[in-house]
Amino acid sequence: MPQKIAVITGPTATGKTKLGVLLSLRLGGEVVSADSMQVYRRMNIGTAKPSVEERQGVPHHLLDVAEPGERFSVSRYVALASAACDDILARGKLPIIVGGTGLYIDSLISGRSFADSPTDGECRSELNERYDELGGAAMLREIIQFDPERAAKLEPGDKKRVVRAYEVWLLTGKTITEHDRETKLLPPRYDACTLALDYSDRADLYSRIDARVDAMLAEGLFDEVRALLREGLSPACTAMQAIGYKESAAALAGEITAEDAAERIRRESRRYAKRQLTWLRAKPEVEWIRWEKIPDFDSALRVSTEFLSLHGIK
RNA sequence: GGGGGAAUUCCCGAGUGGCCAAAGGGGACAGACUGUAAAUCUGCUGGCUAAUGCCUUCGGUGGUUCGAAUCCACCUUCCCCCA
Repeated sequence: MPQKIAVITGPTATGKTKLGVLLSLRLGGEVVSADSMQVYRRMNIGTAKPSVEERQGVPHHLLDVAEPGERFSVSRYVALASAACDDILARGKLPIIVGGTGLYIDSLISGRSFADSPTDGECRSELNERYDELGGAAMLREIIQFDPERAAKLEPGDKKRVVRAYEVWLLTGKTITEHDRETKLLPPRYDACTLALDYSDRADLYSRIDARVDAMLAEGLFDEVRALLREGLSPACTAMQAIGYKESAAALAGEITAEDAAERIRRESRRYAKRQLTWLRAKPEVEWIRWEKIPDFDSALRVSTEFLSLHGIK
């Protein structure tokens, strides 16, 4: 029987971090972040990484585990996060997964494995070039030859997935469909109890996001990005694709105005929240806590400890 | 005071007599999602209807016409030029 862990997720700016800390203090837990951008060092303001004060002495794992220029991935996340969870469990404490990167959370608890192939080899870049030359439709027609099932599901415009489907086949000799089927048979790694935060009224979520973006800007997001760029970070790397960072970089490069960048960051953050909601809404097992206008951590703490104890987490 | 231009569906913006509920883009909404996931992609966007279809819409009013967002008149608002 897999061991029990708690998960706190939800769209951006809903108070996951704070509830995670409160819950950790209450239950003797440790936080394992599930955030694809907080893994990068020196990316603090724009990723809303909890400060030392905010952590309130609760150990936080999976924060600052990579250099901004490094390539990070789900599979690496799962390796590091599962090790952290197992360690916490071994010490008799409760791992509390806190974050909004749905794929990371799912991958961590599901036990799924990833096709054993590198992602930055020649194969990948060749396929990317081929995609650009041939176009997605033509590439998809080739994929039909070896993996018709996957080809039927893929959208010609979805370059990343089309290329990956091809890559897995070329590198492993196994289709991604086969791989998926196998990995779905694997037992879950943990027995997760998931809480998701949101606002009852979407407008409240959006205004909260807008306000937070403004706060990030006031705190010096541009300076943070400038420093990153100054150390030679390529604007094309994964870390610089983060919302708030790519727009700031564009503003610093003089491509757009500062106000333009601010507006874009607010909008992209709102859209991101919407995507997170779409991801989460598809999961029947999550327990939702919805704020009325403003977060009420006292009641949330009550509701969540109750919910967790129902599942044997005390 | 005189002359010229513009008003289009949530926004920008095309449309100059029928093929227009009206191109395209943006936003919003909805969805997908297995090694870049804060990424990537898809759908949808006047109302009613299961559908055929019906109704309302292109600043306002009134005309011309079988038929108008498109033509005419007047009105309103905005912009530009001359004074």
